[in-house]
Amino acid sequence: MTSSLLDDLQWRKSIAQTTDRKELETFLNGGSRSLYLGFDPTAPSLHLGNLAVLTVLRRFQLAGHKPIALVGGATGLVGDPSGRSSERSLNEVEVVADWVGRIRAQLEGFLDFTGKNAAVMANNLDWTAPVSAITFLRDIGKHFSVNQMLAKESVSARLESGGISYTEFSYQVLQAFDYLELNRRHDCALQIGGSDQWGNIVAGVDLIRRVEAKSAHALTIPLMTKADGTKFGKTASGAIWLDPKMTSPYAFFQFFLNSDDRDVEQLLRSFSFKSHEELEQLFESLRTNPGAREAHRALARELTTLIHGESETVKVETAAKALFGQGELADLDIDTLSGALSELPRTNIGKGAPIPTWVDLIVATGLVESKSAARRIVKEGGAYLNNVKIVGEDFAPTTDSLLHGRFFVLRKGKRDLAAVEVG
RNA sequence: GGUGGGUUGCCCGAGCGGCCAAUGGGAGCGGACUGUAAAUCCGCCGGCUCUGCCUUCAGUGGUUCAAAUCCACUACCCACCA
Repeated sequence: MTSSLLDDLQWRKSIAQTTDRKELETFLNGGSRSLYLGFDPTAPSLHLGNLAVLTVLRRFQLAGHKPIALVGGATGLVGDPSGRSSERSLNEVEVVADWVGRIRAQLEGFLDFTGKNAAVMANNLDWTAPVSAITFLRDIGKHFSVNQMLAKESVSARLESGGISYTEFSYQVLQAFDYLELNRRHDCALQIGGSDQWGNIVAGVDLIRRVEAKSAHALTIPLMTKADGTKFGKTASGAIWLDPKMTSPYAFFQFFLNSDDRDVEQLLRSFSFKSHEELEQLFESLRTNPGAREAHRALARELTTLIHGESETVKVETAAKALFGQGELADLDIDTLSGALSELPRTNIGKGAPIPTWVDLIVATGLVESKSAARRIVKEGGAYLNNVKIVGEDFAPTTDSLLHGRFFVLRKGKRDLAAVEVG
């Protein structure tokens, strides 16, 4: 089983770089190995970019290895310069601590913490905080050559563009220290991460060799990009988050369903846990009958289920089907309708209160930023009430249009929906 | 330390006293075509109590009837010279 893991990852195009491939192969075949993947708390939730890497960690576990999920309670306070052209602004200690807790909870749902190759959760603050500056400089710092540190892409790029603080410059040392510490504590000899982490990971590999005279391995995963060259997992309104309060399951599902055809195959390779055969069939369907969007749907379903659960996926898909179906909204029964609408951005207005204009309503749901933008949409013919185009910037729905006496469905453009509930 | 150049709307980048909410490109949004896709074409693209008003061109103060455009100082960046 383990022998095919790297081949599988290769097939998925999930390998950017590794330390010596043969040695890594031998190492993995030698038994159940500990490996680690770290996330710095730079936001209150993980996003799709993180998920891509996390998925690989999970594949390792399914192949019998022991994953260590590390949350960077310490490194998150310092800031990784990798891939950034300017200094990060530091977040408050309490904020980072809060984010650590949230991210930890998300990670817990994604790995198996029971069984013989149970996952382990770690926080680098645990071993970093107790170490004094002097001890750190003598025991760890002594093994680093500033010349090499300067040569790292993450640092040299910053020297070109406005400089780097000593704080961020030290980041690679901290991450290397993590790897060393996990090597000591858990015999962890493989670190994986996004391809921008190569420099940091290798810093740890070197440190382990120097201090422990042991060999350690590295594997990085390509950063995903979309066919149009933009960053994967980002929309105009920001990243796609795993936290349902930040990105609703409905929006999450729709994100995948609406993916560019050209991206779907790679997304399935990267994220899906289906067999190669099943995936090949989906690729085939994508080629021969793209209009059916079978592959899109499979992708959206599998990932929404993985992150938000089966029942949520069913709800979301039913909602989408109801709202995008050719049937009249008025024909939907109250339960289906109210279920579907609960997935959308929404607002409430009091019963008996005067009903605001369409423009005011859609701004209230948060679907449109400003009234000017909303008015523009009306003027351009992209405004709908209950799937009927409306005309006139002053248009205000009447109670006659209420669906089941309670709801309005607002639509902007072809596929952006919002709900208003009265009462 | 010296000298010169720069800082413009989400991003890049014109403008260099009034005709400037500010050319152009990208992103984004709406429309047509489609498949809740892509490409293409058309339109929009600071906000509002919208024939007008308000807030924007690094910050502060000044000159002027009038400044993104001129002057002074401050901050940051870049280049060359030490």
